[in-house]
Amino acid sequence: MPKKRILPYVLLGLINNKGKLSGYQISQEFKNEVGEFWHASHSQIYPELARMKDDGWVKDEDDGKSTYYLITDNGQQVLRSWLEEPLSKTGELFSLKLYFIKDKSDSLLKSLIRQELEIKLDKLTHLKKRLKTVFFSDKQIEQNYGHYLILTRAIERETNHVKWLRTNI
Amino acid sequence: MPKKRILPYVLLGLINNKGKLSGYQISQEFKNEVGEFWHASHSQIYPELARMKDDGWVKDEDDGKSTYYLITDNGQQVLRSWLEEPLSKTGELFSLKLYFIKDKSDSLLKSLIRQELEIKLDKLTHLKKRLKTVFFSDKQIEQNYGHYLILTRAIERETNHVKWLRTNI
DNA sequence: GTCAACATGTAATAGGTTACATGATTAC
DNA sequence: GTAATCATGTAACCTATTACATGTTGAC
Repeated sequence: MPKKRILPYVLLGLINNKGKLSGYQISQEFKNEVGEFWHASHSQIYPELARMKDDGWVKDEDDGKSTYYLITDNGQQVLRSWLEEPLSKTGELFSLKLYFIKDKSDSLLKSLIRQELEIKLDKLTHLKKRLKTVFFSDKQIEQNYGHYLILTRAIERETNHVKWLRTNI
Repeated sequence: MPKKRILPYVLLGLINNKGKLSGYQISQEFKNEVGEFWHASHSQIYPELARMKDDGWVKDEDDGKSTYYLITDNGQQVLRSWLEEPLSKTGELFSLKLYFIKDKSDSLLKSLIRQELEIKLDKLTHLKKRLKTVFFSDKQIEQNYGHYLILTRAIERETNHVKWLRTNI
């Protein structure tokens, strides 16, 4: 299967978050928090918006200065079903999807956190196993100190993340 | 300027860490910790190794079953000067470079941690400012709850990271 | 008036993935 | 013997970046 494209959903999510956005404004949005999880240059954004309009995901509204894009009912459904797709272990889409959830009481919020928790608990188990098997002696630590640091740091980081997920479930 | 290629340095770093590796073994390595920071498929690895051999960064050693690659003195220098390039704010190469430092007493270790600390302190300041400006009222939080969560989580995460960097300096 | 920022678009290129191919070895 | 894994390589395709291009608006 071809690799799943994320960009159109990101644009859809951004437009949905803000109500309406121009291509230029979207490119500026990537300088903010969402830029931590996804990025796109204007040369990608404009053609993508045109495609999305063709597909009926968005409609445009021109004020003579900028072309703004608004999400359609169809687009809402498309965004929603993308958000509802289960998180894959490799995808790293948790934060991105979270960013697109506006309402605190949206049931998807808890669902995403639960999914992420399960994935991260597995990962934590795996990392701890790796630490034991790879660094079974002080000699291993000394000879691959950088690797040792990032592995122990990863365990700390994931432990903190799991703790946060648990308090927000 | 064209975007800086990372892949050859990653292959060089992996070969340097392990002594010698075949193309196949390198592709397997990406299933381990280093895969968190970089990935390459075998169709990228084999041609890249051939180029690196042409450039004199590595030499090969065939046992009839696999072709193993070993780093040359030239390759050592190339790897070292890449590791010594200052970290860029956007690059996210800290963990990757750390992974390639074998010796605990290598002065580069402290240097990398110091650089990362500076970058992350700036980022933390920026995130805290964003929190104040974007979420100045409860209404903003309620209407963009996902965004609020990832922003507050990012502040927590970076705070922890800074703490870790400080204890490892 | 000119420099930065706003605003949109296309073309060339690089980087990376999936698919296509092939053959050897090992475990069952 | 046959399925999984080892092992390497190329071709086609897609994505995304940089460069090229152009015009407007607002600040100083």
